[in-house]
Amino acid sequence: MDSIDRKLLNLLQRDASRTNVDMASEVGLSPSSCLRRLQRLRRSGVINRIVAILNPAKVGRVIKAMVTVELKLHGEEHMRRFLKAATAEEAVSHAYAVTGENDIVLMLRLRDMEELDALSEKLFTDQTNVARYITTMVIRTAKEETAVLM
Amino acid sequence: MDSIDRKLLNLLQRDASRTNVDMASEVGLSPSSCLRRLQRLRRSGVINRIVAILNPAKVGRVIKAMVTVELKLHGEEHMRRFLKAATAEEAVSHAYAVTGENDIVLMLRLRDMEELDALSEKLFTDQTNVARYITTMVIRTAKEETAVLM
DNA sequence: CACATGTTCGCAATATTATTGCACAATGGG
DNA sequence: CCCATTGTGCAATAATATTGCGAACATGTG
Repeated sequence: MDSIDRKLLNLLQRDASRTNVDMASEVGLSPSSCLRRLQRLRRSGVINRIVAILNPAKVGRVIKAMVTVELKLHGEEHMRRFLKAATAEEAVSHAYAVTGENDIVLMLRLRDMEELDALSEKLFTDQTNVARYITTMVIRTAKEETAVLM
Repeated sequence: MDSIDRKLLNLLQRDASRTNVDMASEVGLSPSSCLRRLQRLRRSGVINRIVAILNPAKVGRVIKAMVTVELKLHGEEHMRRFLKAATAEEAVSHAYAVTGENDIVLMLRLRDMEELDALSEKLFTDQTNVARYITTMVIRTAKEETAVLM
């Protein structure tokens, strides 16, 4: 992992649709050599995957919300059970176990308020071991970055 | 935007490194026809961009945290100024203006606690108009999904 | 320093893929 | 029913990815 690898990773995180030939010339390598680095980075697991990032507003997921959850029973098994149910929901984009007053933080991407209503009823009830939950609506998205600069 | 487009978008969100030829056969189209759909989806802005998702742990960003921020002065201009400063930080992966007790929620990806210390001192001071902030550490990441299923 | 070992490199040949023009089929108003 | 629009497949071409190979380079050892 040298400076050329880091350059390539930064390029890929910004735009992975570029051709190998193109990136090779930018980092000053021959296409073959550059390709072998890319293959190595993928095999080694530094590059998890290559994905398309859609415009959520153009595919009907316009509402974002954050939910902080406190469980009634805090044991590892209860935690795991709740997280399993939450992550199974496609409206749940992020799910974290956290320190502090709350046990879990979820980020949601929703089509409309009805979906929030239905999901809340499904995930945050007595049956799911939830003592308290607070829903916070996102008014403005100032940054959403998948890249990790190096 | 028909059912084939949606299929393509779901494929691309899971793995955008697949070849056009490959995806064409999966959705039952000729490569040329499939390619023209992909080009259209990109030009129309439904596909924002194609990016590489790295393994944060393998590039030294192992700590995640969430920070909720309440500003002292709540005007639009103050909000904008704080968000500008926050989004400029590469440790800040997500930044949202939100409803409720707090004004802003940030997600952080950090190398170590020193970086959290330095960033907190830089972003959450009197000079930056912060009345109160609460830092919550992420213990476990149960889900982080860029895809928006359709 | 000389040498052995392993890694990375560029070149060139080949395979695979992307891209485009064109004619034809499907679709949806008027 | 006809026309205009859009989408489709085919085929030719251009661009790109992929691999073998020998040379350059770095590294560690006697």
